[in-house]
Amino acid sequence: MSGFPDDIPFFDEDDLPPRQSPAAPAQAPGGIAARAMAARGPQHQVPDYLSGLNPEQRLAVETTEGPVLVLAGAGTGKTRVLTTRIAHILASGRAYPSQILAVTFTNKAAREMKQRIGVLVGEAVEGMPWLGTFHSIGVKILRRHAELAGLRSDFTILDTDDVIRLIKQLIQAEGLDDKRWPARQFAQMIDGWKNKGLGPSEIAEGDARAFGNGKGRELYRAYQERLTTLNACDFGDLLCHPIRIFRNHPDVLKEYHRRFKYILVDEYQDTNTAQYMWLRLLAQRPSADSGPINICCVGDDDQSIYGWRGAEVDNILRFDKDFPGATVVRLERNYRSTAHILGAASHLIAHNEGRLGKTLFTEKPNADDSKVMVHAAWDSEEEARAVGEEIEAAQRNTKHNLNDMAILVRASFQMREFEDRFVTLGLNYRVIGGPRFYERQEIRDAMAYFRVVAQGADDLAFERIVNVPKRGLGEAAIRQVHDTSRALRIPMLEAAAQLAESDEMKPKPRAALRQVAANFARWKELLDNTPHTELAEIILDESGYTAMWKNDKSADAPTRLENLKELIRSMEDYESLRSFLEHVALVMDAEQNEDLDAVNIMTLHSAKGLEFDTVFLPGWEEGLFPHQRSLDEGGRSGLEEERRLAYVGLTRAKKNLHIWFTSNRRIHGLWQSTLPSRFLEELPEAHVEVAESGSGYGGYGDRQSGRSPYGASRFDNVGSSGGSSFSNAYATPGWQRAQANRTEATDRNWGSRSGHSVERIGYGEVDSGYGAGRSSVKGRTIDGELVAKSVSDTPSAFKVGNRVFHQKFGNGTVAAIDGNKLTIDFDKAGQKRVLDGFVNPV
DNA sequence: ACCTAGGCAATTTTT
DNA sequence: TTGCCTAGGT
Repeated sequence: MSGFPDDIPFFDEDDLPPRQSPAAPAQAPGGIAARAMAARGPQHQVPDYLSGLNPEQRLAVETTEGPVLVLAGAGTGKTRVLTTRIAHILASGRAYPSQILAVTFTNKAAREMKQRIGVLVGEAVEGMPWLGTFHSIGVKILRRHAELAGLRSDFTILDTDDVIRLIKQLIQAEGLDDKRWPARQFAQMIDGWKNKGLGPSEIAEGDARAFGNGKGRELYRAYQERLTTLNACDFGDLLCHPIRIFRNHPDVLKEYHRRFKYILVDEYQDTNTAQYMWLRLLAQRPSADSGPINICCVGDDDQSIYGWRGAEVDNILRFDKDFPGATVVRLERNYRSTAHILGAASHLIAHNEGRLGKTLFTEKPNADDSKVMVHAAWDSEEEARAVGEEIEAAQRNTKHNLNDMAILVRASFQMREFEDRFVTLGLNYRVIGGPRFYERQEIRDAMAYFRVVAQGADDLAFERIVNVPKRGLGEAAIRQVHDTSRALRIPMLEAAAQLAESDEMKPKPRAALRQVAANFARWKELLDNTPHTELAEIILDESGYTAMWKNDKSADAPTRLENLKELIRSMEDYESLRSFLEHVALVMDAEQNEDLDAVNIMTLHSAKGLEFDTVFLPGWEEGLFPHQRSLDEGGRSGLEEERRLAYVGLTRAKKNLHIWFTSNRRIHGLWQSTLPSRFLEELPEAHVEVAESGSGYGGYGDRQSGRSPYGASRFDNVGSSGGSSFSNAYATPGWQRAQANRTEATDRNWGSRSGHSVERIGYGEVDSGYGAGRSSVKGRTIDGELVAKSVSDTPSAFKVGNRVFHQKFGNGTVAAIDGNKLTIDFDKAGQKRVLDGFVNPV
């Protein structure tokens, strides 16, 4: 066994507290639970940690035995239920902390849970060794039984970067063209297979054939073999290996069955098939072994937004079939948002099919609350400017903290414009979920050095840094090391040491290799008797890595040196080099500075689970949100996932919610005309107000009529009192102009109005350019379902020198033509590149 | 062995 | 438009 510092020995059955019936909790056993019990006071029937719960929450907490599914809508106290439930299990003496398995998806969620249980139960959470992410718990299990997966317990965890480099080598080794068969793509395929728990021999023939001239299966197999020789595994293996171990070694599984009396799962709607299998194996013990399956899954099907990375909403939808007799608790009382915000969100999400169905409600009166505001902007620049102004106004007039405001975007490229704007305004902002500390080049390089010292078989790390800093070891030299390593079946580091002593190599690289090998040998000796931070400094120093950046004159060199210092500093928090490496592999994020008052900017995805007083949702345009690519790849279910994403966005807001859309947006350098998102039409008029923006729409011909070209919107009487028509809901001039714009754009792209005879075909009909490649593949979609795809390579009708008019830029002269892309010298706006569909001849 | 210009592709992200 | 990667040059 591995003997890791946090390794907790298994209890024997005798050590366990007596099983108690939920109805009559007996005397708590000693230790933690007793302290928690004491906290509730002797005479009260209801412990105070339960008293603040509403009836549903309380049911979810107190139904400790048997399978429980908690459908927790946004802002209904999900985490509270989860943490209180654990506290309750502990306090009532049902289990020791080490007998509870509690899994989350993110480290952040795990941290928060630990902290909140700590508050409830006292400082005793240290004793909850099995509260963590799927992956961190997976590592823990795998370290214990590594040999059953063909690994040593000091195996390395590879990150995506390592994996891609490794796969690239394998593709080349197979004699395949690595341009035609990109490693990144295959890495994604492997990831997909592992998400489903499939090994090389279990994947579908078709999938296996689809890559690398039919060599997909061989490649996958070679990949796994390579991982084994490297004594390494990827993220997927952290789940797949334990699954296989559990399946093949019932005795091992039985140990865990005996150990875990209670299982809790957070964000159940995000579980993929592998995680589901893992949970089933742990939860479904043979009945002879123990009592009921005490599994409690908490989730919200309406917030399932990770289908694209393998999450199966179906897991939550069929929970009661998997666990017959499950208690299902719905949490629908929302404590976060105003009635307007909830009304808008509920109405929107009601357009999805296949939901378990929840209706959020609040008891807050809505008299003073403002409605959800929908704003129109001319282009993304104006959008950023206007949002900036609103933020400043809120800060001035209502002394609103910037920390309480957030801008949630669909795609990260949208962030730039806001950042630019805020920089010029001098407005503090922070980007959440941007590039991460441990992903920086200098940090990865340093880590690669450490990895080789800690685990000499880590060839990927070795290869990364053999020639960093430059030591004159080029492709030829590295190939030689590689070949020797293969031939003798030894790690590259060892191969390098041997080559350095033989005369198979030219003198220069040979000397360099000898130096490298000698260094690593020396560092390795220091590993056990030198404080690890000190060792780290020695390594970076003696390897010449620090010197490399000191000699670098580029602008970011000082920052990199600073980052390296920060890296060493952060190592102090860990006991050993090894535990530090593990932390970094699993916890890629670094803490954010919360002290500064700053506006938060992030994607909708990373906003899940957060809340803000004021939320801005820019970019609600067809093609961007819902994203064209989701529609193309996911069809109807893709659209529904986008809608859930919109729902997540709406429900982040506590008090104020502002949605924006623009008429023009620059995508990949091209200006394109855009249409308001269909999601806007799915908002209920009762809770929404269309704001008139000052500058918004001007400058081009007025279209009369707010008539929707597609007939009445299909939703507007869902749940609202009257059968009010679409045009009533958005009868303001700005909206009408937006509609007019939509009509115009539609006409522009499809030539004539006659195509509109088909019922409501207008949705997403326009090729907005997203996802349409250079060859201009136009996708026609109805409600997200792809109905037709056609390639149009029609050369542009324009000629160089033609005078044209563009909505945004005015008059200009065509300067160059590239397919359907025109370069135009505008009289006022200068030279721009636009799609030919967006200009008209003058 | 190292450096630099053009080609190419561009959601969402955790671990 | 930007950023990344690769090929081809020095």
